Amino acid sequence: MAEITKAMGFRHYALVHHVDLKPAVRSVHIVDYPQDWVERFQARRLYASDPIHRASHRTNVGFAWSAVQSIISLTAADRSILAEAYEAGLGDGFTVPAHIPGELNGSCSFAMAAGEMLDHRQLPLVQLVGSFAFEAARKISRIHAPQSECPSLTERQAECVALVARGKTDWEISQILGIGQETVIQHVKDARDRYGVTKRTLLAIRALFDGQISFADVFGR
Amino acid sequence: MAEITKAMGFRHYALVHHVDLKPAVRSVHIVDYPQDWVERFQARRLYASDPIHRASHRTNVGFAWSAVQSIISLTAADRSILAEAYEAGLGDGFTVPAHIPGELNGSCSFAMAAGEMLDHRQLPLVQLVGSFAFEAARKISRIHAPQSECPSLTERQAECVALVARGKTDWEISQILGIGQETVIQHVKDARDRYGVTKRTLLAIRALFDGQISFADVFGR
DNA sequence: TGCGTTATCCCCAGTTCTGGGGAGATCATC
DNA sequence: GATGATCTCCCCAGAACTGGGGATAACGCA
Repeated sequence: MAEITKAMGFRHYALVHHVDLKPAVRSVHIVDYPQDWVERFQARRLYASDPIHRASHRTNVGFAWSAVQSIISLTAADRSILAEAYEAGLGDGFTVPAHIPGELNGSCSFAMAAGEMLDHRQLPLVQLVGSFAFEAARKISRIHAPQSECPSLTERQAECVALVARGKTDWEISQILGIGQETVIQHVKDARDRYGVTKRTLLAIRALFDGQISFADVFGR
Repeated sequence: MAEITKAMGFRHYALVHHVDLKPAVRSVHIVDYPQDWVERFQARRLYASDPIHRASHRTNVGFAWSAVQSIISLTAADRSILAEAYEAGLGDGFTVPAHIPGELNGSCSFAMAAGEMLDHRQLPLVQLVGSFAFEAARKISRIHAPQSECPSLTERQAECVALVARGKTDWEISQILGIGQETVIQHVKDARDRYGVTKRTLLAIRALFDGQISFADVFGR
């Protein structure tokens, strides 16, 4: 990572899983950012709210940090985070998202020093390097941590959760699936148990987040 | 797609969301595969069980079809599906997965005619083309999608919805925001009205979908 | 053959949500 | 000065959900 970062003309890199919920998980975390910024980032738990991370959750290909507002709208807090990163020595950069259903979201970023100009023609190269770097890191980390910590639902449970996400009541779900209401209640109960949540709303959102169901399941057809 | 497929030396391409049937709402479906195979694929609903699709759900970078068993283990049924595709005229190919949290899984594939040899050194190029093609298609499909009126929530309503999405009860939300429970009930009620939904679960998901709240609001901090 | 998983169904008590109906205060805008 | 939007609070009845406790049957796997 250090070598290719330098070869591509960048100063810093970060190859990371966006760990928010599951701190115990063994995840990819290979970072060469200004120490100052890394510490502040962790202290303030920005992995979830950092605008670059957020933007990387809404796209399939890499993007320049300076163009992040074309992906998400920036709040005042976002702008101050970006300004703070700049102060800490991080200039413009590219982030390549890396998402796999049921796994932690991640990304691979390359950054210039503050003040340096980014060459936008490099995006394709960065896209390639970022994707393959992430995949390599993921494979290595999987060798060391074969355990999957992401709960999976049975087919029936997933069907029920998808309908829960559509705002259906248990009775309505029972009619749609042609089974008893008690059965639906049980499936939803089991699904909640697997995720360790107590509310169907959070169940639906967690299932959405890690790909057990998709927005298409909710809005489709 | 046709041009670049030819330019890269391939015969067939498929740029698709892995949707469980007919092209769903806002889903991408651009295919130039042998007609015979497309029909069989749809008739037998292989979207979910097709080994190439399944493998694409477990990786971040593209792979050659002939190397699919390095990603997933193939059942007898899988092998017969692959053999059938070959019979229909599909030779070896590359598939580049495309995943975005909360959206339909998708992929971009390029294939040779049956019998032709795949040049494995092309994987990086295919990876790039596939990723950017998918992103482009995704953006276009969004533009053409009937822009559903996007209700906006007041600040207080959005705060309440974000906490609803976290699975909090109205009472818990009232404690967090330091207001009365009745007020929270009212805000949630108003937010439901704006979206025209009757369940807080669907409210939370709709708000997530059009960016009124984000996954970071749900899992962060 | 036994064990685990899944899917199906049932009961009950207590909590939470939903859908009606209100009202008063502030603030900006017209 | 009126009007609309927002935020705050209140009451109530009925529906829906949650968290316990059960049960049976089918299936694959060891």
